[in-house]
Amino acid sequence: MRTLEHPRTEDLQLDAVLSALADPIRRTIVRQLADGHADQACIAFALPVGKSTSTHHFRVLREAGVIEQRYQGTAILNTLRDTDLEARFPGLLTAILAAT
Amino acid sequence: MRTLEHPRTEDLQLDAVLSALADPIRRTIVRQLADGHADQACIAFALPVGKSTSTHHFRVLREAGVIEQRYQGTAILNTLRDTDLEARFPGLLTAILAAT
DNA sequence: ATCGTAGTACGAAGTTCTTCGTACAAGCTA
DNA sequence: TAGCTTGTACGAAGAACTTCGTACTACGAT
Repeated sequence: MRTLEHPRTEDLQLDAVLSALADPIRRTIVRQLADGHADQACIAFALPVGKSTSTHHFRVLREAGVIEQRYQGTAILNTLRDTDLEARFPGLLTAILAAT
Repeated sequence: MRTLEHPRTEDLQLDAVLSALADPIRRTIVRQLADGHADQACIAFALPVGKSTSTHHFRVLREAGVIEQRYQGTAILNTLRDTDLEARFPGLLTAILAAT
């Protein structure tokens, strides 16, 4: 079983989170996850970029601690780490989602 | 009298604001302005970078609409546009300042 | 076992960002 | 006027970011 590295909640860095969310493509992903579409595979996002670029953006979000990724077969299910983000940076994700 | 361009409140872009605030040096500036030290000249910030780099960072903040800059003699007085930011992106600046 | 699907690794290209130094402009002060 | 202070313009170097294509791995289905 393949596993993916995720930062712990207490290790989340504001720099990384803001940089990750400053990109419109990555905010598209977060927006879609926040709109109740949890546990979606990467391919379900129909991003306007190639496959390897898509991988890159999901990785940035995961390494910043914005999303959680776990394998299910060959696919990866993505989930927004909204609870963790709220605990570490109260109000931040809410404000950014509201502004999008 | 020299003047400086500022985006209008309704034209503030989330992309630009988040990118501007994703940089630690620029957050230092914002933090200091938020801590009641309004109307400070650029030189008062003692940033760990050269003079022209400092100019660059203040310009990024101004063009994103995060700060207001106006000339007073040869100096520039900097003010946080907290009211404008709150109007356009409610809770965003507050959350970022709280997390810093 | 073979094939298809979902995503990764790697290298490359092009762009943008950060930083710097030097030379310069604008305004105050003596 | 001459000199000082504050910040800008410009060019350059290096780092980081975004994007891509191709080859690859892992897993499931046929």
